[in-house]
Amino acid sequence: MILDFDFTSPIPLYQQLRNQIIINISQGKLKTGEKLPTVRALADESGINSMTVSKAYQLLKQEGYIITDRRSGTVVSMNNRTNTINKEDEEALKLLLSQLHLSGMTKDNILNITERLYAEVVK
Amino acid sequence: MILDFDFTSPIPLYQQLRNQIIINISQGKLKTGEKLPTVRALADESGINSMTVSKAYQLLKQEGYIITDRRSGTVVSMNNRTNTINKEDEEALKLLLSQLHLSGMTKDNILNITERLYAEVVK
Amino acid sequence: MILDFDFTSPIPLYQQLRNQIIINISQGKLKTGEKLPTVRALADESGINSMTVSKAYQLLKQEGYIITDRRSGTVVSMNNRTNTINKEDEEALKLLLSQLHLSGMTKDNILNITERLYAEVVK
Amino acid sequence: MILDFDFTSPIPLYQQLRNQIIINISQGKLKTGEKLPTVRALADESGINSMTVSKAYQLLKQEGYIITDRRSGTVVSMNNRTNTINKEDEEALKLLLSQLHLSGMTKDNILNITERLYAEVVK
DNA sequence: GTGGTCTAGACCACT
DNA sequence: GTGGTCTAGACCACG
Repeated sequence: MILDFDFTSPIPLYQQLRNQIIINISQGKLKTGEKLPTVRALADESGINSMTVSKAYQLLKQEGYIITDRRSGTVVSMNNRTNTINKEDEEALKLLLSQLHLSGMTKDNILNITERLYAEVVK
Repeated sequence: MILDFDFTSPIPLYQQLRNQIIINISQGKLKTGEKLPTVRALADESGINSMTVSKAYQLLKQEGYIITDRRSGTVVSMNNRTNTINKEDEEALKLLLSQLHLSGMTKDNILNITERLYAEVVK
Repeated sequence: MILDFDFTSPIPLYQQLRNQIIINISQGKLKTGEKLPTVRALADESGINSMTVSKAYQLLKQEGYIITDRRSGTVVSMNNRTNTINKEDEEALKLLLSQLHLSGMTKDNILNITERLYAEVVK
Repeated sequence: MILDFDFTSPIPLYQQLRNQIIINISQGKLKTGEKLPTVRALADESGINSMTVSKAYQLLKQEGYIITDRRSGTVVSMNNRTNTINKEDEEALKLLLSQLHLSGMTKDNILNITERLYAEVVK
């Protein structure tokens, strides 16, 4: 798993980490049952404070993407298959679609890009 | 224009306001050239401090969605037609698609929802 | 004299007007003793409020660029030949030179542009 | 870094601060990568409200002169080397040159002063 | 009446 | 301890 942080971004580091892990799971680079690095290891590798890494892991746990298994450490679990879109994601998607529309893109153009990005993220 | 704020959300109020104005423009409820409420009027209506409203307007100005004409106040301008998706939006969309995929939704399901939300937001 | 205003600029309209008149005098498009349009005429032409035009004229009067002559109206006078640079202009020039330097331009480049702009403005 | 404000000036305090920081960077008193004082420290030192200082920092950030690294605070970055003069600076310089010309200064005199001020500001 | 500026003081999120 | 957010309330410059 390759991680890459923007320390100048307005997005908090723990969220950047969470986001990247989610994308990695989606892309199959991290598979269900697979172990994630320990908090400490990931902190050392990436130059991020371990408190920050811990916060990201807690968030992912809470959202059901990972669990902490007593024997094998932190593993991908995917314990959150709702098969539906939640309200926040729906709002975020509406906002994105509005922005793309207002940038002048056509409906077809937007849907094509959505398909392209979907393919990048589901392999 | 109907505005509705979540005072408990982690999203800053000025961003919530910005987002809602963008969606309103996209939906055609605010048309190019149309005047927005004055900073103070909007502040009074919504119960938000005028500095916070002002910050939202400045952000929208900077992003090219609105301009302030020294004679006639603040109007919708759409001075930012790039016809392309920028990097941040692309990242945000990838993350959303990952999350939807991991929630168990099929590709078709995701694309259908995208089309439905697009229709809600472009009228 | 061609005037052109940016109603969305942070620079007040009366200052934009003042600045343009000064450049026109410098370029010789308005000569010493020559009459300026009446406040009303200029206001009508340019779509600017006459109070605003009046304010620009007052400023120019105060700075010695023009005088109001009882018989001939407002004329260019140039009653302010100090032969020196004042403190504000010096500060403004230092700031500009800093900005140009920090944009990566070389000394020669900056001096060349200064000469070019001087030629544009003194004819 | 020595700061000095004119509380009676029409130039907003946050701009005065921005301007002085730019000159300090240009003069090498603040070097690329060097940390700036925290918002609060600068506010305390200078007697200016921290919101006002924050506004100056945000402006400098937006213009690419500084960045805030989430780990190490605010540092000089110079992420805006265009190697060219932008339109606003060009207009401002033309106006300044007009004013100097109309004050009776010769071309040589003006160019000499430009060189002198350049030397003050680039060390 | 409009937006812009500024302050004092409070609270929060992030590292 | 850092920057970011928010408020209430005041004043000013502009048109």
